Amino acid sequence: MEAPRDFDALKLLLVSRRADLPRRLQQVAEFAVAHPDELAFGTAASIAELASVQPSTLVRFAKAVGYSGFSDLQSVFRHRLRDRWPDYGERLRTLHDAQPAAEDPARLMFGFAEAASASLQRMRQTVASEDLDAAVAILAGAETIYLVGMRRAFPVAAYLAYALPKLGIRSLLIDNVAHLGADQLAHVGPRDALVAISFSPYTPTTVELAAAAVARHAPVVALTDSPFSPLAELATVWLEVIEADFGAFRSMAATFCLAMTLAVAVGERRSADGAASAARQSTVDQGVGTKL
Amino acid sequence: MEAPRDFDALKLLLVSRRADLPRRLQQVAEFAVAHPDELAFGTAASIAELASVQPSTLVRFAKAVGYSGFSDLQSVFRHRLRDRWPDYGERLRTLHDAQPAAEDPARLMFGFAEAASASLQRMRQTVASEDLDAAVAILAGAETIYLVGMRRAFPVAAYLAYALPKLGIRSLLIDNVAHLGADQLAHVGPRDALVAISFSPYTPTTVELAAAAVARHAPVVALTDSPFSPLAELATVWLEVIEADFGAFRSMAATFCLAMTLAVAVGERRSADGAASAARQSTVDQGVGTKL
DNA sequence: CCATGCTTGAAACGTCCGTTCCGTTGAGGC
DNA sequence: GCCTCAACGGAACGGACGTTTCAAGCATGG
Repeated sequence: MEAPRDFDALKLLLVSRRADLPRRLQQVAEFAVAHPDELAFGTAASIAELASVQPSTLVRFAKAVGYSGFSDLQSVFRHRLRDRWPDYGERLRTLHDAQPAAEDPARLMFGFAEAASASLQRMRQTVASEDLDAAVAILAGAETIYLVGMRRAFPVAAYLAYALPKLGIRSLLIDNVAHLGADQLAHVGPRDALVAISFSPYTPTTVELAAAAVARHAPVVALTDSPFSPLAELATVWLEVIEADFGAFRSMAATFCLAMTLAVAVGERRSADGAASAARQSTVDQGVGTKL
Repeated sequence: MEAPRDFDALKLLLVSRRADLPRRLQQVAEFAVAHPDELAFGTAASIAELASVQPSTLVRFAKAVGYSGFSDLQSVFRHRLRDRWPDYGERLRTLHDAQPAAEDPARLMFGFAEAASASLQRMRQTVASEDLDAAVAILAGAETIYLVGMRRAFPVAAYLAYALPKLGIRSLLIDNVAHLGADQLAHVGPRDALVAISFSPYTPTTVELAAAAVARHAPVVALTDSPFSPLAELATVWLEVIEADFGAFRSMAATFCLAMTLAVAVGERRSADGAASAARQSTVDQGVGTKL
């Protein structure tokens, strides 16, 4: 039968033949492609559990694809790991040696990745955990969390609008559709909170909306990039995120990271505060279900 | 006892303590340093034969160096292979295993930062520059770039909707407001292109909209997380981004990075193609003005 | 509605693995 | 030359592994 001897060929085969496979075998195929490292190191039992199938299904799968058994299949994944060493360094070197003309998309990608990593690194050192705690405290106490971010900051606000409800937290994205921003924010009050996100050059709308919230005595948590940001003086608590840039483009990695942190921390704080509700599972420890 | 947890430390230990060791144990030490891959994958019996010792000697060796047994020693060699991008996998795991009460926001932030870094690192290795080139070519040739991303993927699409116009590229965000997605996409054609972004579990709307674009003969560039993604079979070109997760939360760093790369690369390609227009300054090299 | 064939879950099987135990070997001290 | 003790080889053990088997589940076609 077929039985490809290297990982890439196997991957191709799985993709092309996936439709013909039974349900559980598809499940294995997907897991194998998504977690090749597990296949290399795990035992049949451990892999089966991670993929939510029976060990016997793994053997069936291996045979269906043409191998003599699970062990035979596994050897392909092991060889992949052995042979993959010189990869990354090699690529970097050729990229460096290439023309400095940033024409090459791969080169751009490396640059942006570099910038993102630098941003993350910096954030770890600069964000004070007291500020973080203060921000979490405010948001955990809020009835509704209003979210404002325009232009470049909008994706961050949009992400929070996606994540917070998943954590059982009431939130409202001020997207300013049809210029209705002020109206969307009309009912904010002292028992709510506003998350405002803006970076230089600060979108006036964001600042105005934050000011409006302050006027209505709502606490404001700001994510911004400088102590001189207009948001910094308005905000009850503000967190400084400085993103590195590559050429004219700033990373967003650190900001997103902070946003995720805030969301999850608030979720955990609430379930800790609010709930003597049985032994509640911690959000970060929950299983392999849908990721947020 | 001592028992170093990573390969480099073990190597150092072996070199320094080799003289003190009994003859057969020296033999094992030399073999281990010379053939680490064998140690990672082989069985005690197979390794023993290659090193010309008894299996029991391997166990003795492991205990002499401070491990609880051969298996314990072997895990060090396995982790070495697994962490081709050394730190992250392991560090993430230990962060996970640390007290599940990840109550501390700072701890959460570190976890998310690790996940983001791991995602970026992984992306550098897995995204093929040919695919990237192909995607850029398609988008550079498009009259209008339509952008689709729902739920978790929406922030990415929203970011592109912000960045592309700044680069002089006509784009249209299909945000599906009022369920008008299909209508927003109504005029897409062969001369346009669609960027579709979706991750497991794939939002049906995104897949449907991509299918609609294909039906109208528009090329589709997909950002997704598996060859088995419904977007992968629909797309003209698809790019695989696998994000690491921390607990139930997936990073978005790599996806954003790719999105930025696509945007800028398309911008550059266009100005290179379209313009004998004087010595035009490259986008990434431009000065310290407003960052995108 | 039943018969058929494939898929699936669970348990049983036999093998090979890592480990332990014990007898033998060889070198150094008295 | 004998005693002591660490080093070593080899066999035996218990456990975990991959594999096989079998019966139940399920949809399909007659």
